[in-house]
Formats: sequence, C-alpha cells, structure tokens
Amino acid sequence: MRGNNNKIKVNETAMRHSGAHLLAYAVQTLYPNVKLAIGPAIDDGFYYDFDFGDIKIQEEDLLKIEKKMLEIQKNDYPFVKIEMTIDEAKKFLEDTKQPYSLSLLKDIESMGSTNKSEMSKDKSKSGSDTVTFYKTGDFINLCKGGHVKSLKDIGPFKLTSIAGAYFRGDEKNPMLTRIYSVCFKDKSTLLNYLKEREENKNRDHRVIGEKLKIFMISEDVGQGLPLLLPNGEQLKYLLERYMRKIEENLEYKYVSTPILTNKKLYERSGHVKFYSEDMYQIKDKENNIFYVKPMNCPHHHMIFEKMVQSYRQLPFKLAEESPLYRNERSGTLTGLIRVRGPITQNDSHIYVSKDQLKKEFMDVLSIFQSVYTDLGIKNYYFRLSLPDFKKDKYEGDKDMWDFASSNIREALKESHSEFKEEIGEAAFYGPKLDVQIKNVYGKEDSIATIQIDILVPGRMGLKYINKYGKEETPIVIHRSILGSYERFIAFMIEQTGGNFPLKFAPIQIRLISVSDKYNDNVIELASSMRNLGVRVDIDITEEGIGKKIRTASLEKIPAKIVIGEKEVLNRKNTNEWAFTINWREDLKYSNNLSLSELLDILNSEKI
RNA sequence: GCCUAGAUAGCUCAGUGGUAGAGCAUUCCCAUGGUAAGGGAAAGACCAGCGGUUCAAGUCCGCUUCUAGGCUCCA
Repeated sequence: MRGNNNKIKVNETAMRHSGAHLLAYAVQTLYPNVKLAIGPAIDDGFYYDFDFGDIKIQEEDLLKIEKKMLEIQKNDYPFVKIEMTIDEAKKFLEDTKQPYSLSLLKDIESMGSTNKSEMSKDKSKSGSDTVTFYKTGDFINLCKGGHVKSLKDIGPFKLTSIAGAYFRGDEKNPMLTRIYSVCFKDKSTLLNYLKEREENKNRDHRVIGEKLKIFMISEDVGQGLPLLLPNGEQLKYLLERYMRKIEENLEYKYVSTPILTNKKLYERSGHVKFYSEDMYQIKDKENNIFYVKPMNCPHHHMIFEKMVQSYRQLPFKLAEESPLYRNERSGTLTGLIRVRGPITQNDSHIYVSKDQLKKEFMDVLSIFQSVYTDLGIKNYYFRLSLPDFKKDKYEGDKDMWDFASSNIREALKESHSEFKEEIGEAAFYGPKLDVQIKNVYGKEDSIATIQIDILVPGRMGLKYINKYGKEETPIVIHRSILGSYERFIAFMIEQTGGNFPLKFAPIQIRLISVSDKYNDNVIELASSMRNLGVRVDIDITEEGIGKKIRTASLEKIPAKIVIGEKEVLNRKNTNEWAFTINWREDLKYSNNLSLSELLDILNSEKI
C-alpha cells in the first residue's frame, strides 16, 4: 500500500515539475528576454522564479500566460534529455543570456549539486563534469530531470498568484517574480482543491475574529498590535485559568516580573548579542537603556538565583503569564498569529540537574498530550530541532549539545511520540522540540515549544550545590504548552470555526424574551444564573423571536433559551424553571431540561 | 524590510474622469410576537493620508500609512 502511495507521489512530483517547465516555456515565448531561475514542484502544484527585468507582471497577465501554456501543451512535445560538458553548458548559457542558470552551474561545477542540504551533507563530494538540460519543443532548460514523458501528461493546472521571492531565498540576492500554480492529476481533484481553499477563507481567524468580535486591529494603535475585545479577553482568561490549574497541580510556581528591563540583564544573558534587533528599546530621562522584554527567561533566572541553593530544591518550576513584545518585520505580521505584542506566553522554566532532564522532559510531553486531547487539537506533529554546527549561531560545549539532543530523542522514543528531526532549527542556547500545526491555508506554524537551555544558565553564573557539596550549573527546560494565549486563540478559532467548546465559550447561554412582558423574568433569571457562575447574556430587544434566534446562532452562542408565557406559567406551578433549549448544532445535549439539569451540564464543563 | 495586489458608511461590497450608492448594523415610529431576517422612516462617507495632472479626480500619476498573499521547497 505504502509503496503504491509513494509511487503516486513521485509521479505527481514529476508532473508538477514538468508543469513548471511548461510555465517557463510559455513565459519565455511571451517575454523573450526573461531570465530563468528555478522551478520546483511543491505540495499542491509548482512555481517558477523569473527575472522579468523592467517589465511588471500583474495578476491579469496570468490568464494570458495560462492560455499560452494550454496552447503549447496541445503540441505534446516530449521531454528530451541533453547532456553537455560544463564548458559546453557555460557557453550555451552565456549565449542565451541566462545569468541565474549560470550561477547554478557554478555550484554544480564546484559541489556537484545546487541543493543546499545536499551540499552541506557531504563536503568531500566533488563537482561533476557534465550537466543535463531538458528540451521541450524549442525550450531548453538546465535541469536535473524527473519529468513525465510529454506535455500531455501534465494534469490540469491553474496559475494562482504572483509573489516576490529572493533568488535562492537570500535577501542579498535580487528579488525575482515567482508565479505559483496548483496542479493535480484530474480536473475534479483540482476543482475540489480550489473550492476547499475558498471555503477555508471562512475559517480564517481574522474573518471569524471580526464576526464574533474577538479582536480588532486599529491603525492608530499600530501594526501587529491587536486589541482583544470582550469575547477575546474572556477566552484568554478561561484558557489562562485552565492552564494555571493544571500547572499548579504539578507544582509549578507562578511569578510576576516587570515588562521593562535594564540593559544589564540582557547583556548578562547574551540576548543583547543575539536579539537586540528584535527588542524594543526605551531610553529614560537619565539616559538609561531599557528593553521591553521579549521573553521571561532572564527574569526567571534572577528568581532562581535568589531562591535556589541546593539540589534538594530541584526540579524548580517557575511559570508566568506576562505580555511580551518583539520587534518583528512589518511584512510578516498577521492577525493574532504573528504580532509585535502583546504575546502572553504560557511560559515556564524548569531548572533541573543533568540526571533529571529526561524525566522532566517526558513529564512536559505528557502535559502536551493531555491538554491537546482535552482541547480537541489534532493534526499536530513534533519537530526535533537540532543545531547545524556549520552556522556560527551555535555556541558552547558540543558534548552538552549531544547530551541534550540525545536525551530529548530518547524521551520522545520512550513516550512513543512520532517526530521529525530538523537540522539548523535549534535555538542558539540548545536543542528544542517544536509542536507544529497547519493553519487553514495549509501553512505550517509552531504552536508550542520545549527548549533545552545548556548555555545561558552557565553564562549567567547560575549555580546550586549538588549532593557532593560541589557547585553545579542547572539545565533549564523552557516550555510553553499553548504558546501564546493570543496565538492559541487564533488556532482555536481556525480549528473550531468559532464553535468553541461549552467550557471555553465566552458566552454560554443567551436568554431571549418573547416580548417585553417577560423582560423582567429574563433579567432576574440571568442574574441568578450568573451568581451560579454561568456566563449568560440576554436579548430583550424588540425584535421578533426568529430574528433573535438567528442573531444568537450567527454569534455561535452554544445555548439559546426563549422565555415567554409557557416558561413563566410552568415556573409558577412547579416552582422550577424548565425550558426548551436550542443548542448549537455541534452540541448534543437534551433539548428539554430543567434549570438544575442544565446547571449539572455546565458544572461538568467547568474550568 | 523586499515583491505583487488592495484600502469607498460600524460591517460586506457596487461605483473606469462629470451631483457618492446598496444590503446589514444604528436611531425613531408602527407591530407585542413562540424558534434563522415583521413593516416604515431617518441618520450615517473630507471615497486611508499628503501632493500632482485636469475645466473637472473616489476614478489617472507620485509619496506615506495600513491590509492581504509571498520571500523554507532548488539545475
């Protein structure tokens, strides 16, 4: 079975990569002076990077290019391999004026590949003497290969967008024009994919966040600085309470530290060196420099220093909910997911001795698993992020790095967690485990993280006395189960489409009066329910009931209760409220309940 | 930050150089009702900001701010 799937995947990759050739062919036909860069297959299609020189390509040009592609495809040219020596290739690319291909050719000549990871894998690998080109009709392109037989084997495609992209992803290189396309085996798959993509827009946390009045962004307040509205703040408060209860049961100690910090602290921790670009700086009247804190760790280290003297106090677990601010590049800011602040992290630092590392790491893993199960979060995976020692970002003792990395790897294996290893993604102070999730558009984000810090505690001179009476430096586990509360709200919105579980719904019940005769009953009932800890609001406007139900449904309120003559009479007779409850479609509770039965349900869902 | 698009009423959007529009929301009036939009009226917009072209600019041009997608995928 599996082998079969792989085969399909390989075929799709070949088909999509061939599609990229077809795109380049069409573009070169329409714009003869275009310079070609690269054109790989991607998850749902392909792209190609071009340098159009002074010509500006716009969205409407895509239709024209697409038309040309279909026209060329009709000729059904085969993909023909042409082998050249490096010198022949050089001459050909110089003659046809293709500087980007020439630059790639140089890498092939010296390292045998253009692929960065392949190049770094084996430094001893020598360059190659020959290269391959592929010819389709009269389009010839430097290419490693991996194509379908001929143009007709390329499935239905649709050019989707134009974007800027640096040559080989490097800001120092020129900005090229990237044309994206989706491409699938058959038309129905393509149409379904496009339809799904369109529907996903309705799950976008920014769309629902606006509709459900969860957050807003004000131009005057500034970019990347979202404001939580009452519903958003309620959600955040509930999540905080939920996590804090779990953590306090596990003996995490909550602390509170200032948002401003003297430069001295970050010099001691090394953050000035690695992060000064990413921190907001403030100068006071006396010319002292302060930073707005982008992370809590150094503050917590100060608390450790004050409070811990002995190994008997380990593991020592500090936790904090504190707003952080980071100086992000403006182009990367998105709704609640990527912001400048506030980033209220569900943050904790666990100080351990070497022999405690694995167990504590596993304990954190099990919190992840239980919390995510409880919150209904699926489709996540663990990424073990390891250092790439060729980059100068990584400092410290290589043995310690290996010790930490192998401890995490063993912990993951022992807890039967599936994970993927990634070189070069580690923090500057140690290896880490990231929890990756895909957003509604299929783009991957880190939702949470566990990081091992083998560097900063030593650099800051943190010490405890071990059982032999000697000084020892603790290892720190930085961990965040929910990431930041604001970002987590965004994930929660996208996962639930705004249908929050009863437990977390900002408003759980809406009471609706049939007419203003019953407004007083509604007000009285609401107030007694609030006293019992139910989050309830009322609709006593002079609208029809149909309208009020519709409004509450659009606001995705879990339960709607209409109060009129029937309810009031029943209460007079039996001395208890009983109602017909209109539950949100995803909630499967009984529709006819007495007040006490309803309260039982709500109590079982209490945080 | 860089590339490509955008920005019109609180919200969603129409308006290709000639008197600023619609629906929803809001306010008021009528209707006092039983489970997804009852009826009517009014009010609401320096068309993101600044500058330019033109007899005339929401519309064309430039800059600024903000928003969206992209800047990892390797011949």
